[in-house]
Amino acid sequence: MNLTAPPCPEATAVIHPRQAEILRAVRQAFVEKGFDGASMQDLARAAGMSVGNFYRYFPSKAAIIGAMVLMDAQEIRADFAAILAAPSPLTALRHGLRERIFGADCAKDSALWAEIDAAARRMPEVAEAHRMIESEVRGQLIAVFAAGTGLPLAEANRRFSTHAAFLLTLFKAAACADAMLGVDIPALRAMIAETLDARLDEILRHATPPPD
Amino acid sequence: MNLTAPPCPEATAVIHPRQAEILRAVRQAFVEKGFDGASMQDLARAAGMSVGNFYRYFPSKAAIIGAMVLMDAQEIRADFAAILAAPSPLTALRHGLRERIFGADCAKDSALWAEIDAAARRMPEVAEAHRMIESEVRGQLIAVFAAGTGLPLAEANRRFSTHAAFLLTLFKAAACADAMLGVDIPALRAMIAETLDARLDEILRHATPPPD
DNA sequence: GATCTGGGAGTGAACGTTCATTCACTGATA
DNA sequence: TATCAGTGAATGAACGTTCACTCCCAGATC
Repeated sequence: MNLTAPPCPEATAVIHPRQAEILRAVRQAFVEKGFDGASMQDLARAAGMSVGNFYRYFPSKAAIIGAMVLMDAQEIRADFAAILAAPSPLTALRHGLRERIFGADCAKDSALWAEIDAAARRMPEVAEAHRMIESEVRGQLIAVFAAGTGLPLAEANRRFSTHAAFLLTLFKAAACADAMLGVDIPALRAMIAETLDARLDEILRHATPPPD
Repeated sequence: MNLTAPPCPEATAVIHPRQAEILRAVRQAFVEKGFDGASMQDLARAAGMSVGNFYRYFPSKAAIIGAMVLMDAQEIRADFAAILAAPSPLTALRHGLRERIFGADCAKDSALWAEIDAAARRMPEVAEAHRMIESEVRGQLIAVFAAGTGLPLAEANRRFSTHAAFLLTLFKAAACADAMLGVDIPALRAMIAETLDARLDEILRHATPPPD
């Protein structure tokens, strides 16, 4: 397997509409079989086209994977833009996290999260996209904390960078929790959400003006 | 890749000493390259033997992987046996969790945890072993909670099964946290440990006789 | 309107590589 | 001598990628 494909475009890169269409189509194949387990033939079936045609749009299989992860990064960026534009960003964040934790998409995304985590250690394209997503999310969380507490960004970073990392860690754990058999999943998710809330309350206590 | 190898022996199965030696040797190859990415030739190099010799000890590559995960399960079982035999099981559990979270092995195991999580969805041998480990850990945690609170096992299960699942989830998250770049890892681990402690304190408040 | 041409999307067999597994063979030991 | 541990080339399958080819469409030309 060739892992030396050219690097991925940045998350700001324009993904061609046909590329995006292809990526949406192949996602489920990756969910079911993993990155290595899904062959180009599997992907071709999922996308309803021939294997050779992929190479008009992506230079390699690894690049397909990297682009798909980047497309996720762009969605997450849009989500945070909405949260930061809300009248009360911390409340919007709470709401958004709960929706994600309790929503149907949490279960659907867990396989892919696990696969991305594992693959980031062995595929440069995934490693780069993964690093970018996590760095982006933490940065955005800190921006929300700054907006929610009225602190300058640098001060919010100093005080809450560990909180940001913790929230991301816990959120990822929530995404994987549904894979546990014999567990009351709603109760587990509720406990996770409660833990997230406690940390957000802790942050809110740092607010300089009255909390938003 | 053939995924139809015979199922793994149970965690109570005797792992031949030579098998155990081989499994210890190949572990690092799996850590570095992942289950799919590590070829039989890579494993052979790591074990210092020829590729054909593996098949004297394991029926397939998948069986090697499954056995390695099961060997982990046996270690975890032994760890819990020691905790349950301690004069104060809950304190011993706290201590054990902290050692794991702050110890050097946490970083070393994270790649493998991620790989096992991802692989459990696509390799029957790993899925079975993974299911067994998680079920075992949760059961053992509940046994520790029962011992620590003086409650009957069935009652401890009723009250704390979600706590057990939460602790396992958070512990796994801690194992993966060190892969985050640009994060103060010790501070993050401390926050995770603090969260675990809070949940254990919560459990301790259910003690019927004075807490141990 | 009919025909030609160029460009783009799509095809799938062929290709070279890599893979996990097999098996005839070797060497050491009791 | 028999048994067991070990060997590594051969094997067939699977893989990602390439490439000669096809078809379609739009625009240009007659």
